[in-house]
Amino acid sequence: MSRPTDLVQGTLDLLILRIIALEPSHGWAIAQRIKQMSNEVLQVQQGSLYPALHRLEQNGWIEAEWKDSETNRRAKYYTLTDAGRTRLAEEIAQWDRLSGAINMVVREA
Amino acid sequence: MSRPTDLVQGTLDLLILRIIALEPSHGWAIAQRIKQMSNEVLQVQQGSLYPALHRLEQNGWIEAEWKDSETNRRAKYYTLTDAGRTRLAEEIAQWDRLSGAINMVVREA
DNA sequence: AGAGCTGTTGTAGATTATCGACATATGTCC
DNA sequence: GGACATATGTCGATAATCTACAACAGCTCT
Repeated sequence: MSRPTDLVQGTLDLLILRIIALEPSHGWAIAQRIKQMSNEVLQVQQGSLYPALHRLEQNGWIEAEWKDSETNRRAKYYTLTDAGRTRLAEEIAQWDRLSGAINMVVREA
Repeated sequence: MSRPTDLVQGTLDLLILRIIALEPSHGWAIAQRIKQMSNEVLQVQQGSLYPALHRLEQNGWIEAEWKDSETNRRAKYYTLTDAGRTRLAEEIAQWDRLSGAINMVVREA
């Protein structure tokens, strides 16, 4: 955490999967949603977003479909696969484990 | 968080500063302490540990002094500087901000 | 018709943190 | 003398994210 980053490294997949689990949507909207739900704290740059989505798709955790967005432009809508749902649960468990462990070190007497 | 890592990327400085703040000690002992306080969840590899210590020292956040360890071997004991104490507070604040934000996304309805 | 803004997807290169593997030395115990 | 735990360190690889760029499509205003 040398310089204020926009994300905690390694948590982007978790965030994206979580947002899609709440409601399937397209990349740009996912980034917006993360920002909004985190109270403007978390910001996903495009250079991180799209590679991450392709990565998740290649792993079979999400699936894409071209549709028209609310603003009438073409957009790729992503939905979770079954494997993706499993993966999300794992990511959450991992996050709880690690962040909990850090909090122990930071807060323990 | 693709593959189970031993750390959350970006939190190593925080962990090290925190341990030294609790009690000045040498590198190897710091790694042990992190592992033990985190219930074996967090593991710092030597390839991460020593570069991190040198980084922190160069930034003026910690200072080194050669002494004999409890087991009678030469060891570099690190202590926090004033700047290091300030830095630790910043790191904690940053961690709380970011981890809190992630929890919002993960846990929000 | 054109300018400019917002939405939308994408890629390339640089940066940086951590890891894995290796190298080296010393004190203790058998 | 040998094995083992303690202790510090470096090097190269890997992977995640960022910055900066490119492109295009609707919408609105003039």
